[in-house]
Amino acid sequence: MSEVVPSGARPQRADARENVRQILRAARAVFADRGYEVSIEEVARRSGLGMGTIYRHFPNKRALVEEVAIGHMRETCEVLARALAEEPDAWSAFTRVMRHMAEVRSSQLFPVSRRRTTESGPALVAARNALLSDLDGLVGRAQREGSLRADVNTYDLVLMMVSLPPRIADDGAGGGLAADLTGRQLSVLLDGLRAPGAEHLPGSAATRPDLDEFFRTRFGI
Amino acid sequence: MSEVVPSGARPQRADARENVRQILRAARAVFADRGYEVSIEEVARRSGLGMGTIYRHFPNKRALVEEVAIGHMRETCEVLARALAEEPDAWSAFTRVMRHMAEVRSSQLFPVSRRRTTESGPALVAARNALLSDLDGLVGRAQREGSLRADVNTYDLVLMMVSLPPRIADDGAGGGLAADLTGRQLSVLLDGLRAPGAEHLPGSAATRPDLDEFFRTRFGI
DNA sequence: GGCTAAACGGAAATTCATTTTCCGGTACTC
DNA sequence: GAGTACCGGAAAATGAATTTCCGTTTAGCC
Repeated sequence: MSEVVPSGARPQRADARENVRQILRAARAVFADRGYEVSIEEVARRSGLGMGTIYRHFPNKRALVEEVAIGHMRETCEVLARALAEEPDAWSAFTRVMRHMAEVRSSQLFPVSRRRTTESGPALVAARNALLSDLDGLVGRAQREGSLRADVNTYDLVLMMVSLPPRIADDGAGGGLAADLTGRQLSVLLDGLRAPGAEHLPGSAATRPDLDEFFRTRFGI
Repeated sequence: MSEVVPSGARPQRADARENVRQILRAARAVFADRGYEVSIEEVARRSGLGMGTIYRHFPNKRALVEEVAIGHMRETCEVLARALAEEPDAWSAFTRVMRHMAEVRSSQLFPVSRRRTTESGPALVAARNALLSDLDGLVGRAQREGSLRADVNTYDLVLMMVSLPPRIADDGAGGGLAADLTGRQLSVLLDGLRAPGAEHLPGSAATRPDLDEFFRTRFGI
């Protein structure tokens, strides 16, 4: 909701602009920790603002979620480009990107809500496709390099990242896990992803329809 | 709900007994496919019976879920014992058990429902502890054998199994994934679990409180 | 075949966590 | 200091599920 200022209207007040940033920051954190199902009230609590304030800046929950998701996807594309430029080999770049994706987990690629499905906005769709395309390039490189096992594809990998358990970090209100589940599981997966791979992967690789269906079923697109 | 017949009362009608079996069979299938959050209506549809019939045999949804969960846990214990007796080494037994757990996925270990948390019944708690204890034995063997990496423990493994994506099989009503996500991801994990493990697992292993907290947060115990 | 208690089906009532609205009160900005 | 923007959070609206209820159907027994 980067709030397009209607021409002629007075610009947004400084504190309000800061609050929007605050809301997005809190939303990112909460979503990464507990998933997109958390209530707006939780986001409000974490941001230190009221629920009314969130609704003043975002027309509804979905809009907030999309905003966060789009931010994550664009950021991941940047991380990917940087990794490709800086890392010595494709495998290092690959692990760096996977680690980043795990960090934000299902915040990747889509929204959300068990409410009746709504179409994703065009910006989200665009960001999603861009990310998928970039990932595809990275995966191809790593496989040609011989470091990433050949019997997985980009969709498989995305689905793995999205299925990682949430961080469940301590939110200050007690609770939270001592162990970094996400990180541990990711590390095990990465070991398993190194070529050639001893286990025979059953069936055939995931497809784009699989990816879409998974998100639809799991999160309501 | 194996319906204790009150002494002196007439025994349960044959068709009713068959229906209970039918309900449990359908519930298992639906839960494994889509997770415990599916509505009772979905279970009813799959079983070919009406919702009223389900409620005639189970006081509420939680009771049904616990029944299914307990069944899975006991069954897993049996599979484990058999694997240990029949397989030539601990690793083979280990993978066999993991595959079985993946099959029923989160149907393991606990219930459910986003409704306000309720305590698990004593039968469930007992089955859960028995399974955890048996798994511990298996994990220890595999690690002493040198085939399972040493830096994971039983809780880590259980959490991995529970985090696997649901099967999302075709339920006849269209939908369903072409790829066997669960199986593919499990295979990658198993490769990653072989000793010694190249990646360094971050942090320390999961603990029992972590396991409990995870289930509480994720499923409402 | 006919009777009766059991069992079934599924529409309707209830629940309940969340989302979303609203408006009296605050506090930036000029 | 005035005039808006903006904020907070209680309360209303929502909506997906669960659970109840009762008219119908059917198994079990004579």
